[in-house]
Amino acid sequence: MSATYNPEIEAPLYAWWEAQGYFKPRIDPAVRPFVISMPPPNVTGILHLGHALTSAVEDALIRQHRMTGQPTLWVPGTDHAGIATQAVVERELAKEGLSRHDLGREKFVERVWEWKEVYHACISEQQRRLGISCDWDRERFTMDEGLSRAVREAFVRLYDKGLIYRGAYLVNWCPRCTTAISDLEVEYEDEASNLWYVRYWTADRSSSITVATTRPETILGDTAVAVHPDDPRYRDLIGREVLLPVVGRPIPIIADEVVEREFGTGAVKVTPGHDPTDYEIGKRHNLPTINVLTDLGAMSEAAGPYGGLDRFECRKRLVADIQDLGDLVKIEDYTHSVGHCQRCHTIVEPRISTQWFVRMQPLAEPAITAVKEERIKIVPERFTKTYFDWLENIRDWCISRQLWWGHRIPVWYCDDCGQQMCLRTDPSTCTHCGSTDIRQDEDVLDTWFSSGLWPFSTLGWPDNTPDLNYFYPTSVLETGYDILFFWVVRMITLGLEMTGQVPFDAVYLHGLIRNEEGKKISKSLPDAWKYDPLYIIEQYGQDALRFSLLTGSTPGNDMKLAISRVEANRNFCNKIWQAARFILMSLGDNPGRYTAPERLDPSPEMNLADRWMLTRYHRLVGESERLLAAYQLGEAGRQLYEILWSEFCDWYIEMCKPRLRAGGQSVDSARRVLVYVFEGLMRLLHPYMPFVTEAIWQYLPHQGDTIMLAPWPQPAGLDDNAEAQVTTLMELVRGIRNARAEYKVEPMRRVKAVFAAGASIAMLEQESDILATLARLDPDRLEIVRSLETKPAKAYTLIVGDVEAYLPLADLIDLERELARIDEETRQQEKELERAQQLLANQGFLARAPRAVVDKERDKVAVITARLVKLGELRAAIQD
RNA sequence: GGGUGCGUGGCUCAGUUGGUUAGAGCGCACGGUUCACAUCCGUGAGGUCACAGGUUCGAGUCCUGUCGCGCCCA
Repeated sequence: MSATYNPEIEAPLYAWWEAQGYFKPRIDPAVRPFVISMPPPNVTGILHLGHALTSAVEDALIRQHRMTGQPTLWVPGTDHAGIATQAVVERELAKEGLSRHDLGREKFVERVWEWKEVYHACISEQQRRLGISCDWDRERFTMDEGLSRAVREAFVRLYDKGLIYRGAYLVNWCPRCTTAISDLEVEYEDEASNLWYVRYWTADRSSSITVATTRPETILGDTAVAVHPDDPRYRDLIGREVLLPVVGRPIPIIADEVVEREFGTGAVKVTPGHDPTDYEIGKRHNLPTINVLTDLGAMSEAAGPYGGLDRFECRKRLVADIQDLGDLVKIEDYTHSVGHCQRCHTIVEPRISTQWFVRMQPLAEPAITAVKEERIKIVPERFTKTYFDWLENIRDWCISRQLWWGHRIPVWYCDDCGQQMCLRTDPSTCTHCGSTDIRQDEDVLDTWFSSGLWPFSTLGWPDNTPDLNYFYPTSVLETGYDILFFWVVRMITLGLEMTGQVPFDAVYLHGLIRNEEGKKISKSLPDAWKYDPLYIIEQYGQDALRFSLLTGSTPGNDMKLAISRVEANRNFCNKIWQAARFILMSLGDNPGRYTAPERLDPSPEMNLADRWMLTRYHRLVGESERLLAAYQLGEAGRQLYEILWSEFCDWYIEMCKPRLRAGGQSVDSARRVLVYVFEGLMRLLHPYMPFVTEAIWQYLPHQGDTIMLAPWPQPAGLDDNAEAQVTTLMELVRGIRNARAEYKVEPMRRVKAVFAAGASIAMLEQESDILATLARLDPDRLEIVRSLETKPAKAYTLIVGDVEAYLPLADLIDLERELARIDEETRQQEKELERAQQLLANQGFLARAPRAVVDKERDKVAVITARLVKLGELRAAIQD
């Protein structure tokens, strides 16, 4: 073993694991497998810390289950990410001065495939550095042949059931992507803007009505002015007509209850073609709909003299023209929520267009039931409410996109007879009239349509493959809570519809990684490079990064990754590396003799330290089991860290040292326990730090080829008494070290000590080596007695349970200071005694608190009382 | 507007059926070259658990309200 830990051990280990086939499930038809479908990263670009977190959690779950012996499968893959990938490739083309139209559909799609190949390779490489133990042979891509067939099958089934329809509706339109996007893909942001008040006159200019708008350019598409029916200000105007300013088109004034009287003037312009609320008003009042925007976000011919202008230029001109007419009443500052395209951040426009939709209501109901009946469990539980709220208010899903990259909609139109055909296989003639004059719908499907089939399409659906049979439904779906609606809901709805089964038993949602300012990390941030997982891995290793991600937060909560923490965890790797070196060095000539048995219980003939360490370890095994079952990975990891560093390294190894040096019988026992506990701890730690644990495990005496397939530790015997005794021992050592530091005793100097040990006399005598070594006492001047007639003068005294320890530091001792210290401790103890006594005096406490809690308080009173007596004696002795 | 999460030492965070005197890492102070480890060891300082009520024998933990920050939905 090298003298220090170096994260360079990682890469070769991964290659070895993969070559050995350890990531592949060992199928046992009698056992239900543990299965995770990996959330497929977008082939748009490289991975970020969010992916690192996702894979950290999933790999930990997978590795832990695999070690329990359960057949375990993790299905990897990538997502074609239609709109996002098309956007990046278009941006690349733009650098060459080209647009996708210059290339044409076929050539453009070829270009995107090239991009996909490059980034897919890149992502796979990154994932290997992340150490993920997925079955690469089952890797899938959403546009693979098989998955495309799944998409086709799902579409046809929904179509045949009447759950997919096509029509002209108001949808969100991104003029940069020139496609419709779903409601979910619109991100709203508050923006400071204006509220323009514009006066509309009646034809005879006898009256006017003033409306307020945030989008003046849409005036050109107004087909009414609406007021509230009960608004006395406008009652007389209802039913009359006004003329649009500048263009002079007449529109009616109508009454509708949705109008808010308090907003603006209480009169609103109605633009059914470009506003969802107005669209509804238009439907109620049979208003015409005018589309004044082109697909590029310019004004259409319907905008009359403004046709051809960009939407924002038009806004400026129109406002100026209205001002010239004297009908711009006022302009107010106004902040309102503006929708942006999730992918390119362009301001989206509601716009009428012909699109395909999925009728969601019938799909939502079984999805709600599945979670209500706990056939799917959502962790953390609070997200179930969000889930229900969303599904109970579900709206139809716009699934068509005017893109080239994606699954083409499997619908053909006959130009001769107008037949519309939705088919599983491409037709060559019209199914109705036999004409060859047919053409396929130009649009592609929303990416999430294919992602929604992921848990079963990756296993071979719609075919009834052995994989689908055995591995579906999957066990856990693990992802960030930010895609609960985008993805999780769609997998559940489509999974239930297509397979009749829930796609997974549990949904585990993790939080988002944020930067130091609490912002969601995105590539546009200037310090994004700091959050490139590979950059962090290069410096500290994947184990350190992964451990930080797993222990740095609580399920469902966001985290700001502190690099100092990654560094600390890299140090942790070195700590266990050093512990391993020490153990190996201590095993003598035949280390294989100490290969750990399946279980090693503490037994009476064992040394106290051994019994203690075994107990602590077995307790941890039990705790881990409990925590992991509840998805409390973070807490389990933190406990492991604590035990390994603070108990195993700082105490147990140190306690072993004198024994190992002395030789003799107990050496064997120490070696046995060192290996058993440490090797077990490596197994428990393996899901959190796969690389360093494997590297160390290979050096340790072990059975089997890889720690990946070593059995998961099982809880075993405990010795409460040993725990209590070692606690006393530790408190004594700490107390003495503290005294030495306080009195600035030279670190190397061994001091005299007298122990009045009471009932602990046998234990202290037995462990005097440990005591002397850890507290740096002089073994030749170490006195352990049951009690003392006279207390040593000028000694530092500490009281631990029934043990009194005297350090006759002679001239070093400052009596004033000792008095102050004793008084301070007395004060503290009295305070605590008072608290406990009050509690015990409380009838309610005695009656209602559990027995164990009451007993604990009673013990405490006894202990403190005894302690106070001793403190009093001490004080008296000093004052003599 | 509705929902939801957070507010714990200088910083980043734990604290999950309510039950000792609230913890960790980093930072800080003091001291350390004992042959596992300076990527370290030892000791220490530092917190009215945002605020105000309430429930309870007992509240960082449960309830209500307020303030601040964030997110989701409309």
